[in-house]
Amino acid sequence: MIPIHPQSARAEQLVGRLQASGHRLTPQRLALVDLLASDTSHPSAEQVYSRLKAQYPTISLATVYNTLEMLVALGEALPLDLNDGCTRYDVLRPAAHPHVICRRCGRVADLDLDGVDAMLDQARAAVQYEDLQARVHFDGICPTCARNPTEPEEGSGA
Amino acid sequence: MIPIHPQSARAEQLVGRLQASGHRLTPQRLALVDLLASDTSHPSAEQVYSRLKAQYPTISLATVYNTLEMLVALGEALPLDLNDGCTRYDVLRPAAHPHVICRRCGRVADLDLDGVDAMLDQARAAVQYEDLQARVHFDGICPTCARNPTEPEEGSGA
DNA sequence: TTAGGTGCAAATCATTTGCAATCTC
DNA sequence: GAGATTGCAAATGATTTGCACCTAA
Repeated sequence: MIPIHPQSARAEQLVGRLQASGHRLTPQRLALVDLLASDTSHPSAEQVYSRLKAQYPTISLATVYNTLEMLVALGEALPLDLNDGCTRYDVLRPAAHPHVICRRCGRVADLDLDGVDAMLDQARAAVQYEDLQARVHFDGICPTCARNPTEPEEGSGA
Repeated sequence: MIPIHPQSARAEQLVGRLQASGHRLTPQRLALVDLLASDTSHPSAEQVYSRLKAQYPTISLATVYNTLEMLVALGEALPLDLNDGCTRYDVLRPAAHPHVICRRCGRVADLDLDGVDAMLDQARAAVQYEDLQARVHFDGICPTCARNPTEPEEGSGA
């Protein structure tokens, strides 16, 4: 009843990283990694938790937070603070990159802008901080929400 | 015993904005505005609260949050989410601009980079969001903390 | 076997809210 | 005097922690 095999290449990679760093591979953890590796929606811990409860009714939020924290510590998950009240996680592209969040429905999308590196270089030249990192995100009203003013697209991608 | 007059031009401006929008000018509120208008350290609500308690021992955090929220609603204060666990407020430069935060001591400084507008233009061209805004901040180890590895500069600017 | 993992519940921490007393206008 | 504001305390919501039980290696 328990899948013992990662469902995707990225999931397999994550499982390998976890095990290489001395962590155990439990069924819940495998399910969590499989979920994250196939989820492009930048889910929050709460969202991961409620999706996982379908397969593992006894799983707890603490386990979800623990595992996410492991992945972040390994550099395999990127925590996103997009000012929407909770931390979201990007496991598919763990290197920092810009995101866009819709202020109405909360949907988060990736974005690639070549202006970011130039700006980081400017900042490094302007201040003498060590290990300076850039955090860039954008917020606005997504096309779907703009089209449906009365019915925000809650949950469709958040 | 209660100063009835704003202590600076910016404080006077803020008082005017608050009154023009139908809010009352209470002693606590005047003291809060005076404090914010003379504070370049991007303080958090908690920091504003503890500094204000010296003058108004009975003031409550709720009052601080209420007044900050008013100023934000009026566009006279910029809330900053710099991933350090609390919201900081910039009352001196309420238009969005980049900030640098030290990961060790928490000190926040302003930064001006002409690359930001270019990047925002790129983002607006890349996605069709309405009212797209950029949020940019940097984090690293400030020169002072880098110089004193054993004794982080807690509280010096946070 | 055994150290790490799990799940529950309780603890934290920032922020918000309910409400009666208070104060500005 | 009317209605906004205050301050306390309790509520909220995200995240963390303590701890006894469990389980992968």
